[in-house]
This record gives sequence, C-alpha cells and structure tokens, in this order.
Amino acid sequence: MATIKDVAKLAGVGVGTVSRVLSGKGAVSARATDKVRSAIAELDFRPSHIGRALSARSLGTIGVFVPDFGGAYYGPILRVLDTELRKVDRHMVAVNGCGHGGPHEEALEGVDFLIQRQCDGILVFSHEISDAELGEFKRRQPNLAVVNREVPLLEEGCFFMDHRGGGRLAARALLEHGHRKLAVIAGPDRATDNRERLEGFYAELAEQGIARESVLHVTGDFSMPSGWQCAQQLLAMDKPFTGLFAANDEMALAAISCLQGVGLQVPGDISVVGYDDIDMAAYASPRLSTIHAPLPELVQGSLNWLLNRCYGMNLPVERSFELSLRMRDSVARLPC
Amino acid sequence: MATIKDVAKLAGVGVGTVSRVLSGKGAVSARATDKVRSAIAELDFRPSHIGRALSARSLGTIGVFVPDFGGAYYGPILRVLDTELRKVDRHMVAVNGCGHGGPHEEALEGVDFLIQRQCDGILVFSHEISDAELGEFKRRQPNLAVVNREVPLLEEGCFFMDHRGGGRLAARALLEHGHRKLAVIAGPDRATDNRERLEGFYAELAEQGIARESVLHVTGDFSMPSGWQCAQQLLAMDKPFTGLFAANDEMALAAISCLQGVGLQVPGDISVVGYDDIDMAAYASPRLSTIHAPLPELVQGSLNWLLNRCYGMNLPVERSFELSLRMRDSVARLPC
DNA sequence: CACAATTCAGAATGCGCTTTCAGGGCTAGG
DNA sequence: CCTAGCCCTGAAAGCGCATTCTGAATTGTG
Repeated sequence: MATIKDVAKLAGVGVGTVSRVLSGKGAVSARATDKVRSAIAELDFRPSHIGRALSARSLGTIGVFVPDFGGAYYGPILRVLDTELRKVDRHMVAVNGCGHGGPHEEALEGVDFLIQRQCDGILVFSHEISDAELGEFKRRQPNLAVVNREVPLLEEGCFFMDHRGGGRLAARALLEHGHRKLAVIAGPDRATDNRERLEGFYAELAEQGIARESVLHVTGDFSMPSGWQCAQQLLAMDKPFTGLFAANDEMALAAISCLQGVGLQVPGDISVVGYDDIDMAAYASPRLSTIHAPLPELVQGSLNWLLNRCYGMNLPVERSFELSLRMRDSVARLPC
Repeated sequence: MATIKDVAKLAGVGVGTVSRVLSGKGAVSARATDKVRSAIAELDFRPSHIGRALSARSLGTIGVFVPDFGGAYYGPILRVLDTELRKVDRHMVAVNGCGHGGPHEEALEGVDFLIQRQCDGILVFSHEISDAELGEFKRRQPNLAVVNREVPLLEEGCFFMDHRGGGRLAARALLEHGHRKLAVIAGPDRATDNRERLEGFYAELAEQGIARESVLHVTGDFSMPSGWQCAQQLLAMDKPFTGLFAANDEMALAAISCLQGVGLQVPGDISVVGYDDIDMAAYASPRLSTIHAPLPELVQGSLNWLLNRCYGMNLPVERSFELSLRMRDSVARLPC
C-alpha cells in the first residue's frame, strides 16, 4: 500500500502539501494540487485510516453492545445505527454477549471489550449489568449511553420509554374485548423494562377489578423457545384463560404456535397481545396485536445524544416516545 | 489516558521494558516487572489499541457486508462471526446496505467502506455485486471471501452449498404428499442461490412429470412484505393450487399469514414449504416445514478460511454442507 | 525600487506502541 | 584474571498521518 510519503516523493512535494490537498484545509497552489492528484491516482493511494486515527486520537467508531444478534429484536436497531453512523462517516462496532460464563459476565466482557478497543462512544442494551457496574464503565468511558433502561446514576445518558403505560395499553386491549380470565408470560425478572410493563399491566387490571392472584403467571426469557415452554406450562396448569399477554412478541408468537399446535384457536379460543411490534408481528398467523414500541426513534435519540457528546455535533435529541396499541388479528371479542 | 511513556517514567524504566512486560515477549527481570506492574495499576493504564494497530499495521478487524440487518436471516450469522472473532481477539465491523441509490450502489459502497477502513479481511454476503466488481474488490483487498455464492474468479474465496439439491428436496416434500397443483414464490432473479434452488425444484418436478408451465410462479424479494404480496398475486390468479414453495422462510411465513387471513388453511387447504430454516420457522403457526440450510457452518467455514489467510492461522475449513428437509406441520398429505 | 504583507511549501514534530540495536552488568569457563 | 557469552535494559527508529513552524517565493504598496 502506498503511503503519503510515496505520493509526496512522486509528486515532488512534501507530505504536508499532500495532506493539505487531501483534507482541503490550508492553501495549495493549483500546480501542486494537480501534481499531487495525479500521483495519488497513479499510486492508487488511499489514506491509512489507522494513521489518521493515531493522529486524531480517534478511530471514529461507536461501540454497541447487544445481548444477542439472533432474534428479531436487534436487527432493526443495528440497521438504524449503521445507517446513521455512516452518514457522518463513522462506523459501528457491534458485539453481542458471547463466550464463557453467564449472560452477566458476557455483558461485562462485551462492554469492556468495546472500551479497550477505544470506541469514541458506547451504546449499551443490557439488563444484566448492574447500575453500579454501569457507573464504573461510565468512569472509564464517559461517552456512554444506555438504551431502554433508566439508571439514575447516568442521568442524561439513558433513554427509555413509558413501559408502564405500554403495559396498561396491553391490559386495556384484552379487557375491552371482554376478557377476564387472563394469563401472562413474563420476561426475565431482572429486566426493568419487563418489570415496568407488567406493573402497568397489573395496575390497569386492578383498577378494573381483576385481582393479580387470579391471573396465571409464568416467566420466560424473551426467547421463542421459552415462549413455547411457557405456553405449555400455562396449559399444564389446567385453568382456563381466554386472554394472554406476553411480555414480548417473540414469546407471544411462539406461544401462539404452541397453542395452535394443541388445537386451540387464536383468537377464537384465546386472544393474545404481544409487546414491541417487531417487523414480523404484522406477518404472523394470525397477525399479532401488540404494543408498538418506537424503538428506532429511541435508538436515534440516544445515538444523536452520543454523537453530540463525542464529536461536538448538534443533532436533535428526542427523549419522549409514545407507545401505542397496534390492534391486528390475534385479539377478538369474547363471546358472551 | 495514561500512555506507555507515563508508565515507564513512573516505574523508572524505558518504554521498551514496559512493552516487554505487556506482551510477555523478551526477558525482563522480576524487579522491573514488579515496578512496571504497579505503575500500570496505579495509573490504570490500558494500552492504546490504535497505537498497537499502527505499529502492527493491522486493526484486527474483519469486515462483514450484509444487505440488511433487519430480517431474521443475518442475525445468527453475525452471532457466529462475532463469537468466533472475539475468541481470537479480533472483531467484526459489520455494515449493511444503506444510503442513497439502489441496492447495487449500497452494496458497492458498503464493501468499499470496509476496504477503506482497512479491515484485515472482508466477508461479503451479496448477490447485487457482479463477478467483475467482486474481482476488482479482490484486487484491492485479497483477503476477501464471498459467502453463499459461487464466483469462479474468486476460486477458493467463495463458500456455497448445493441449492439445486435443496430445491429438489423441497419439490419432493410436496410431491410425496400428493401435491400436483403447485405454486412458487421466487426470490429475486439476480440472486444465484435463488436461481439454483428453483432450478433444482423445477428439475425434480420435470422428472416427476410436472411441466414447468403448469406451476404458478410469482417473484418476490425475500422480504416478508413481498411474501405477502406474492401470496395475494397468487390468489388473484384464481387458479387453484395445493402446494406452495417459497424460496425463503420469511416469504413463506408471510404468505401463510396472507393465506390464513383470507380463510385458507395451512396445511389443510395448502401445504407450504419454505427454505433456510430460520430460527423462527419452528415457532410459527403452523410450524414451518422447510429446507434446512446449515448457514452457521457455512459462515464458520468461510471465516476460518479468511482467518487462516489473514493471520496465518491453521483453522479447519469445511467446504461441503448438507441441505436437508425439516418436515414440520405446514405440509400435509393431499386428500385423494 | 525597497520593504511589508501574503501565499505557499517542505521540514519537523507528535500521536502510542513495537521492535531493533547497542551496550552494561553479570556469570562462567579457560 | 581475562574473556566469551548471556541476560537485561534504555535509547532510538519506525509505523502513516495531521499539523505546526519556518523560510522562501510572490505579490502589493509607498
């Protein structure tokens, strides 16, 4: 690979001049510019990103930690991130939890890896890392944002939405269609977003006169296999229910598959409400009614905040996000 | 951030010594080692990845281009890549097609970006880039692998599987259950993997006495929305069919959603076979019968080849991959 | 025509690390 | 006691670029 020195030598100028025509900053005469340009073309010279990084003390990368690349949830997030970052000539280094140990160690390792690799800023999607650990990461890398989670220590650096309200919406969707015998497939307890949406769900239920104890409750881990298993557990309880709320769409979809597999109709026998509104919810069988979470907007907001911080940009940063019900075909009125 | 110089000064040694204790290469006395270690601890020193990269002339990154992070197809691929790369202390820079222009320009831009950023090697998932363009990329970055596509120019650098055989499997799955009136939802024509699986499908049909002209054929783009639309087009043709082959699972799933939406039963009225066996196929309603493509293994093979090339490693590189039928619940015997 | 004000270019420096080099101190063998 | 050989070490060079600095060339002004 040709270096800036080779170009300078071939063009018969100094490296400073080459650097100046490259960056466009500083005055260079037309003659020198021409010579440099043709030397660049002749050598097929491309400035070394590493050299630039060393000089600028920045690689132009934003690190992103997500628990798992598989699954339908994080794909659209990565898409937003990559698209926006490349617009501003930066790029994303995305890692997911992997390696040894449980999800907690994996998350710690993942974020640590990103800090080591000197990302200019870091975006974290995780409920495995404790507030204190997050604080420690923040000390090492102040340009840190946490998405979809509220942590007081981080102040401005966290972006979240009103999952309690979302949970209420889900409850209302079921209630308004006459369902009173309900079941819930919850996400992992340590996930604050899961806890909040369940709080909202149960709060709404209580206000409408349905006791928490009367609803069947099983806990999954947001994955499809666990959604399937949860549905089986629910069935095994042998107490009839007509409305099911799953804490995310993937579990909802898998539960529906399980339910239909044993001959139950959705929404004929059981109405199902999901959460998140992942892309495929609209293309499931039946089309899934769910709470739409404006995740791309949330991501955009946190990314913009981070970019402003890292590079002194002045992007708009939105902090309020509306959840809404997307009523499709998996919820039906309970026949009286 | 403390630098190696600061450490050297505090420990009262030269930077060379510090570097030596850091890398473990070269002899250092116990006393010097101790002094350096405590200086490192005191300063909370972490070696700069950029400095290392400049010296080593390598950032330790493998670039990955995929057309789109959304969708269910690429998530598991990224997971394998990230996991394996971090095992060997490297990392992934993944980009997806984005920006202006059509998918062709986006792909070109994406790969170009990865080359500019000086990835040590590049993995390309794309059917948009022509063989010649790929050749040109290979000239600029010889450590280039193309996955799921056969391009003669690249010789060893491409990894693919027998999609013709896969297509035959799909045909047999339908044929063996008595289906003779068939429909196909194809993927984009420029995708060679799509063409191959259709060739196999139609070849098998021909051998079993079914003329190509007799099967309903519509073309999508591998996405769920297009699968839905294709199903509608099929319905609009108003010619009955009992077996449907979709060139990938996402279109199959969306088509099922559409079909069930208008009151058709799957597999009661129409049997559906997908292709790829994405994770969610086993959790759809009904559970989708599909051709299992060993994508993680394919990715692992190409990655190992690339790592061997980039870093002189000696990882095993598998080149032959078996497609197989995963018979689940979306295919049923045609009632006589 | 002399001198000041610009414009431009090449040399030099610095970024953080690895690696090479040369030399100092020590041990062991003759 | 001398020297060969080894171990250890700090200094220095180099990686590719941006940027600053200094001096030279050019232009403009009185």
